[in-house]
Amino acid sequence: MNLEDIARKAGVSRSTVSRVINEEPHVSDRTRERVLNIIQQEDFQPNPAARALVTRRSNILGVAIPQTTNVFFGDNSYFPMLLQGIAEMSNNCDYGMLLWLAESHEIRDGFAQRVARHRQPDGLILTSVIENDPILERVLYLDRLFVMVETPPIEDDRINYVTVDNIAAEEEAVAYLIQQGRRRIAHVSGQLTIRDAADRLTGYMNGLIRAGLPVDEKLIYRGRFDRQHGFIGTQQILPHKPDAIIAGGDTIAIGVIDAVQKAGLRVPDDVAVIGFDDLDVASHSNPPLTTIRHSVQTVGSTAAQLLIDLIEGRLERPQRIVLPTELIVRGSTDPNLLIEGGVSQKGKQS
Amino acid sequence: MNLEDIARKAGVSRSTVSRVINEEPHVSDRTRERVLNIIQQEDFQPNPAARALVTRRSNILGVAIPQTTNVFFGDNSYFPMLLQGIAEMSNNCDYGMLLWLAESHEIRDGFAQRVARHRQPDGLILTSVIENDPILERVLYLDRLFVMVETPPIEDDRINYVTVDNIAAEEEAVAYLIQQGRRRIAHVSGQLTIRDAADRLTGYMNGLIRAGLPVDEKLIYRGRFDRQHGFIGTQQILPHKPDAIIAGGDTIAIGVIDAVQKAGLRVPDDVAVIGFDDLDVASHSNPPLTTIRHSVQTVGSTAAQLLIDLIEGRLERPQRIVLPTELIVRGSTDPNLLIEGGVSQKGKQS
DNA sequence: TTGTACGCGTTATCAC
DNA sequence: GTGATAACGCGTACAA
Repeated sequence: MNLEDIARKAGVSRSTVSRVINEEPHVSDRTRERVLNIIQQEDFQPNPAARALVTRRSNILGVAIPQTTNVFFGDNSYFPMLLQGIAEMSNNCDYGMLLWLAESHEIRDGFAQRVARHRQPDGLILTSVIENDPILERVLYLDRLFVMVETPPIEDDRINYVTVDNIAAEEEAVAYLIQQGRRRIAHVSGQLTIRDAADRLTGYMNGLIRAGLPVDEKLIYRGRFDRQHGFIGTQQILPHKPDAIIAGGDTIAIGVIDAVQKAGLRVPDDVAVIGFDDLDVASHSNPPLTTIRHSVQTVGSTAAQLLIDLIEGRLERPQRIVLPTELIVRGSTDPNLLIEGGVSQKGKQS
Repeated sequence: MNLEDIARKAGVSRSTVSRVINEEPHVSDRTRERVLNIIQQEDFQPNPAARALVTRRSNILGVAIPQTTNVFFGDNSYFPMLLQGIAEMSNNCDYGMLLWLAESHEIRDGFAQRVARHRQPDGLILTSVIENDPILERVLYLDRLFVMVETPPIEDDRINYVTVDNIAAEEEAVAYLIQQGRRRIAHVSGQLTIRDAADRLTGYMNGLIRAGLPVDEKLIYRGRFDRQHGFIGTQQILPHKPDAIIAGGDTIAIGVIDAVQKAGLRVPDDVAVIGFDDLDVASHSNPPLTTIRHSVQTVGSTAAQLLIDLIEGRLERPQRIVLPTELIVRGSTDPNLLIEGGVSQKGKQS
């Protein structure tokens, strides 16, 4: 079943059917209605390959997730949330979402090849790009249209991105902790090859400096975005008596809390903990985690929106979008917010 | 840059280039090499739309995830693992993966429309299909090629699926608990509209009957696949003095453990807990969760493999694949496995 | 407002 | 072993 068939049944020419489908103006209402009826009745959908061949557009967005397995499907809900945001916008704009996941032990270069060479998608959304990432080099070299999620590792006029103001957010977190009376504030970062992790560390340092506090290397652990590194990093930091630990991400923060508690210390009384992202785990942890919320879903949908606008020529590159963050205060920094849980806990013990 | 351009540079005809690209036999080695060189040098990839138009194949698999937002990106790593499995096989076979996620409050019928009408993919992988699911009706009506993950809600000769033997697995779990001396075994299920949940409940009942134990409705809670329902269900069951609770999934089990412990009871001493899936959370819970492992990733890759075989005509439908399960015993049922954690716990309290 | 004719880049079917 | 040539189904300039 194709345009020709529909045209025959409606007693018009193929072009008219095409015009109706593409909602072009110069078709009489009577004809339009007749054609639409047949289309509906036959449940007709134009052949996407034929359409793509002539329009040079597939209406597909590519999404590349180069993280190794455990980060993607482990205790981390970052990528699923991002995908949900992208999917939402794709649906609204009638785009499909083609997904590439790196395999567990795939070399980064092979993944870059796979993604960049596929010509199907009209544009790409790249996540977790690192310094000297071959995928970035390839898409730039092939001059493909793309949008990065997170801040890019290099400045380049051809790079569009959507990110949050990591530096300002961490500065705010430090200021908040100081105002709460904390002075020995530590930081456990994600892998610094990812720009967001580096920016958060920078923001942390800025915050200290701005408050006239020293930056103590012993209170800094450069780790990775997972629970385990949060745990290990905290174990290394605890001997130096921190009274607060800022984690580069919520997943890290869960490991931090775990390590603090396993060391026989209390959160937040002895050590306050702040995360980043406001993932699902943040509100479910014990105590609930103070964190910096930035809607990962909004980042995803914004990136998709931006990419579609670029594809359809409504915007010129480079586009740089910085979304706002918000400090969400919960029990891991403020004992007053623990009243409910705390009472029942104490009640049980006594 | 297209076939014609390559042909000109190589001094051959378009057809020959096509033959080289598609690895057809009747090309002389010299010509082949010359053409391959040019292709590599120009970094040429054939236009997928043109190819799809004539072969009637896009080399794309569609994956539909109709769950509401929170189930997908909440504390549940089931879908990411499944995707990873599908992606792995897709990559190996040179297929792309087109993903549809239902939006948070999208009506099921709208989602079914979106998925079934898109003609891009050569075949579909359907997850979480429920009874009377419009998506199932639609793909059957449109006679689309698809593979279901999980056992289908109805018997139909056109339905291919990959699943695990839920019934046998739960029977084994019950037998194990009985052998451990448990007698009042309860069950908290996922939504029974999903066949897997229903089968697990059936397996639980079978296990009891087989052992000559009564099936007590008071020890059964029909819930949903999330932590919250595990918690609530357990609260309803606890007054009836269970000594073991089998959860329909690991996420549910986490809620179960939480409720048991909040009620002042010990796991596993007072109440043993068994999950299903062996998700990441299972080994990280406290105590670590005894669970029924079935490799979600393998289910995904098997489904993709099966679908590709069907697409390429190597298999006839219906294909029904049942993958094995394995009972993983951890601390939530066996106190002996708690020595390490248990000691430190007790050490702290005394 | 509608119809005609051509081109998009590839594969498939013939000849040679 | 290689090269013309006809599809595939659609969009679109141009003619009517």
